[in-house]
Amino acid sequence: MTKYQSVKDSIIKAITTGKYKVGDKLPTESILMAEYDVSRYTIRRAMGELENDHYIYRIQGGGMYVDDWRAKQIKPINNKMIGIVTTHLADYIFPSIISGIDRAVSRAGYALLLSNTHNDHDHERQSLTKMLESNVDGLIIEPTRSALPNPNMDLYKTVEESNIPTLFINAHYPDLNLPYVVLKDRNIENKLTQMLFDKGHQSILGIFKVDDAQGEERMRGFMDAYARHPEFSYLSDVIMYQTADDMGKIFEKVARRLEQADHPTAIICYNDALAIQIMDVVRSLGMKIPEDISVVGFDDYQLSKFMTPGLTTAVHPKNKMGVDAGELMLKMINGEKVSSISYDADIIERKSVQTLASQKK
Amino acid sequence: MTKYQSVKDSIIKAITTGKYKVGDKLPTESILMAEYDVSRYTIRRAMGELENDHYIYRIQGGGMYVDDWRAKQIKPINNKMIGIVTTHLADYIFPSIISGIDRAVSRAGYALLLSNTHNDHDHERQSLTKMLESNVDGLIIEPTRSALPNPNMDLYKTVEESNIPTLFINAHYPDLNLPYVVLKDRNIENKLTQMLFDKGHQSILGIFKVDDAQGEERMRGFMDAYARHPEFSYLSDVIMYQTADDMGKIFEKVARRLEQADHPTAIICYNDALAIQIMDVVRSLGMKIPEDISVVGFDDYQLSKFMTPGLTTAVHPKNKMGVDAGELMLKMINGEKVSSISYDADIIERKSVQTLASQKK
DNA sequence: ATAGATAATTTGTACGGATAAATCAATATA
DNA sequence: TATATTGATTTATCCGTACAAATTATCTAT
Repeated sequence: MTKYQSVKDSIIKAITTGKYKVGDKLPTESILMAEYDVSRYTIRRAMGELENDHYIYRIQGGGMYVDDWRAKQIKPINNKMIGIVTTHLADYIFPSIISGIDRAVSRAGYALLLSNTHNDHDHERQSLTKMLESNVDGLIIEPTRSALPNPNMDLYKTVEESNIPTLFINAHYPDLNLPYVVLKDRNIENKLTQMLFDKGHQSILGIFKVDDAQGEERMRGFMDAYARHPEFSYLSDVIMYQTADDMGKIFEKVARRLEQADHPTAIICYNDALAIQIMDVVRSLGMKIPEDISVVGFDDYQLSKFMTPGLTTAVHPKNKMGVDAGELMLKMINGEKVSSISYDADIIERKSVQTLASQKK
Repeated sequence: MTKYQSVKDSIIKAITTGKYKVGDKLPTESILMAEYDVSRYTIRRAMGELENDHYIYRIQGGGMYVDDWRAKQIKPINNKMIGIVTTHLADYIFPSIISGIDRAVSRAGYALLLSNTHNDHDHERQSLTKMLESNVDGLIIEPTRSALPNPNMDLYKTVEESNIPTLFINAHYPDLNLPYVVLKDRNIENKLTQMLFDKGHQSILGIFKVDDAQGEERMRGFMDAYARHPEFSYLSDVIMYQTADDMGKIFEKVARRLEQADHPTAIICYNDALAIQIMDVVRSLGMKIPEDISVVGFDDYQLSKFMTPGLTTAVHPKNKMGVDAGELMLKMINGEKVSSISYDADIIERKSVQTLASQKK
């Protein structure tokens, strides 16, 4: 233990125990020299380090004062954080996903840093920048408008090169060689459509959001199903929309389709959130679900079973997706190699789909 | 410009321009003394500061070497973050609150660092420690088991003294002089109880969680209402429970109360989540809601209106609470003085409450 | 040729002294 | 009363010196 160190320790103790309070003037160098019986060098060396550590500040000619050491003490220690960038935060299926991630990673002591893109590329850029600056230990990202060319691809490349463990959920960019956890949207929508065929529906209107990969895939699945039935594939009908569209106009368009004499017997929707709105549109035309028209959603939103009639849909494994993503992330942080996950999904049949008379035996 | 500073600058330049590369040995002190024609003190002072700034490292007896200054130069930039500590993350009313906070603070460029206490004091301690270490710019906290003595009060005191803007939601600790955004739980529960009185109910069972301040306040409100009616206050009945309790046993207790001949005509529940479970208990006894027994909740959970019958409840202004908390937080970060907010709440009457025959005219 | 002891080199701690620059309080001046 | 001056106090910079402690190079004995 050197002299300047014991002087330093002694004064730190006096400060932390409150003998010298924040703002107090400390004894002058000469007094300290006498007090500790050391040379001026030793005192200055000790006080210099204290100044470096923000315990004190010095004013030439003025004196030495106790600094606000409590505030400045907080060292930006690398805290365990996992960044999550999603298109929405607290709506729809996201609470379940985030809760699942939290369950998996909180066991290992990680907190979640959330940022919301509002499905907008500018916001996405801000979010990613923030995550990179925040020194997160891992990143779980839901791509924003993933079916469109992404202007933030440069940032994604930076992320990829930064060696921050990163994985995608719900959708992913094939350009990036990063793991992902997604649904087999195309397959599942195919199954949903086939289910309608089985119940005698041949004229089906599909309404799909086409600016994200999920919507695109689901639309492909819808078309795949028709492709297997060339005999009535001419009866298929599709309305596409994007995030920025005025939904009122989309609903107008749907209404016009339904008012025609040869209107579709079923509507298959991008997701449950849309389906619930479409049900309102249908009812506003005086049509009954499922007697006049059947409606199908996707995701099994929490409220879907409480609709009247209950909405037939495919079960998005929200919570499981979160937990799996969290566990994959921990493995990646741990340096292990991981592989992507694609879920199949069960269909839940409720009352919003009618079996057509011609099919009833 | 002092001598040691010009020495320092000169060597920094030599390092950053690549004259000395990472790992290179620097000239000895004696050589530098001759080179710059200064005393050893001046060289040592300059090199000492370079060591502090991670440009070089020194080995006693060995020499001075260029440090990996590029890597250590990147300072963990203090990114704009607001920490949120809640008892739950993605269930019940919390998504709405968090979404509201996000809406308010994301405009100012803040991201949310979430941590979940699972309503447990040990987790709460971890969460608070994490927040303090993470250099958050502000803290929004929902107290954990706020009606009990809090073993983490020392940490809360540290938080208070740390000058990190902090505010509480849903409940608060009177010991801490920090702003809060809460419901007038006592008042509102009082109104709910009075509403039941008005509909002819005099024998009401209240079921309250008593380890958090909200539950305690709501129970007080229930009792306040009875206190105004001494003529039938003997008919009041209360069951209390805590987070850790086995809810099966609580439901058993409730069932036994309901099986008695003079069972209550209404049950008033701590919140909607409990009320929904209680509705199941009631039905499992073969009793009908509201014909045999009325049920009242609190919070207006998203699913409550879809129950059959729809649950009568008080409207927790979840999203507004989040937005207000976020805006208060921004003001606090901005150094403005803020004052706490207490909300009144409207009652939503659905079908789970029966007007008793004796009251019908 | 290798291991161990020794010497030289290099950085770390410490002292004393000297001057410069900023601050502060008392005094003198307008 | 307000302002300017002065001198004392206090920290900042800088020099020279000495010895300690660690490392590195050299020498010596086996």
